Amino acid sequence: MIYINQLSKHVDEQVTLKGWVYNYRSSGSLVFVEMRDGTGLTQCVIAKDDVSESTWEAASSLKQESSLEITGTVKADDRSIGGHEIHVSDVTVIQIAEDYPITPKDHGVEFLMNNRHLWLRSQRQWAAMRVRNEIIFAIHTFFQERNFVQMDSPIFTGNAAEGSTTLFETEFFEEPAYLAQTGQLYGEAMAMAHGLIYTFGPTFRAEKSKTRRHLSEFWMIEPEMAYYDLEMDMNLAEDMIRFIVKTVLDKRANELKILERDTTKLQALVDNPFIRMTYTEAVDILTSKATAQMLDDMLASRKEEEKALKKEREEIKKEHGSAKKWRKKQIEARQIEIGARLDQIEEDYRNIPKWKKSAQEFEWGNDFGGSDETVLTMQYDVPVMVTHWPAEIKAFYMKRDESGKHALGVDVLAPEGYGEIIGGSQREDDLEVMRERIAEEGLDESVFEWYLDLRKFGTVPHAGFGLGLERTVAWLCGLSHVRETIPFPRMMGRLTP
RNA sequence: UCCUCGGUAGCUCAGUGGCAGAGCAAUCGGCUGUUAACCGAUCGGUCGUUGGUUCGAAUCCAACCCGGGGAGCCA
Repeated sequence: MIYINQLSKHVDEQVTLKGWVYNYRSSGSLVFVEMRDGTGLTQCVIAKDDVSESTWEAASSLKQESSLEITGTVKADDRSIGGHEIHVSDVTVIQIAEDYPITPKDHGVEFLMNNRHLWLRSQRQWAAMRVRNEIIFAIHTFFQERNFVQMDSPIFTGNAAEGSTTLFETEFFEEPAYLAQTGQLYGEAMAMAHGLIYTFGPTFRAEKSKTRRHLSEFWMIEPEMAYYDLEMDMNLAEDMIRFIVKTVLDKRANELKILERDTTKLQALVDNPFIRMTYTEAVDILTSKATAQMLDDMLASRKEEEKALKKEREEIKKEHGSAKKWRKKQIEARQIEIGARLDQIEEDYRNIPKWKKSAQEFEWGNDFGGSDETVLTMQYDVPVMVTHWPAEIKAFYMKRDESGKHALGVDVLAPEGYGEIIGGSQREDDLEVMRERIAEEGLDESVFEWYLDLRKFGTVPHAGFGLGLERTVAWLCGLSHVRETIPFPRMMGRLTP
């Protein structure tokens, strides 16, 4: 069987392709079928004079997403999508599809999400899933090449690990149980057995969050390393991200092109070290005059853009009346684009002053809000790693520095406003300190007995982090919402399909 | 939970107190190089729901339902 992504090896040969009609156009005695087979798209040309009457009838009856087998000669052709086209000699229809709901025109989010099972067939979604696959494979490759052992943490747990987040409650043989929000504590136990481990699995958060960065069910990668301190942890995280990005740029250039991803932004972090700063330094940056100035400049540039767009809109509006039909369509499309951008600018007008206020009035000891992360990361082309957080706002298991004020934790913030993709830390390895921390948090020590055992029987310095897969996919694909980074997202109000 | 925007044909939207509209999809016809093809015709409506104001409501008011974006929280 020949697949579309191998066509370049079969130019001027006769091939048979099996797939689906992605789009269909006809012109009298010519039919153009944009065919997809899961590996890519190619255009098939069926000329009435070149085929039998029954084949012509079959070809004329095709509709979007009909399944079919096509036999024909592969021709190199720059006019055609993918650079090849098939001059068809025979068509076998498997099924003429019913009216396909997702047309090649615009659709709203709700409609597309209700048809997620079909939406996955669309180009952009297809490309995103290919990138997701490449990222998953790169992560396994990265760790396996470094002798990490992949191990699995349980999904049913008897208690909340960090105490803070809301968990999904379920029932485990008449006992209350929760769906795991992290495998980290188990990861620590496994690292004490194997030295270097990582988990790769689903995690669940029941927070009623409705934002572009949240899912109720998402996939997390959590390496845990014995005899690692915070700096080694950070080096590993940086190496891993760089490896993932490099791999995707190398192997999924075509998909990134379909997604219209600006890859210069990704290339920047392959070539340059990540920014590292302490929380205190980050706060200084947020409250600095330079940051205020940057936001003022941003506002000013939005105003100029708005002026230019409004001017353009006036000009093409005048042109519209006397324009030819195709130009009219072009103008109308551009007007929609301008309208959308103006709406965005309008929103920026409301947001930027808030961001500025939040950044300028930031007080040491608070956690960063979404806008603070954005303001911080927009100043760099590479991820920003923030360390030494106020101990009070971080989890009980994080080790503290000598002062006792700072947690040896690290958040890795992705560029371009994609937010936190990694949270990690060096873990507290002292039994007594850990007991104190559990008590301070008001947690029930008895449920942590096994966890405390790790500090009784050959405790060692160790560290780890958690990488959010979907946020990473969104960032590398340049997608604005994590719901497009997983085949069937689970989020507030979305349990089907 | 709170803030904010929205719900009109299968889809995307216009219509802001006076006859329910357009483009796409679908159906029929035309076209031998289309690229979200194009051209002509046909078909297509519980204007989210309930109640209210009005001679008259998609339009104004109230409550509720559903969805988008955001806050909190986080990967």
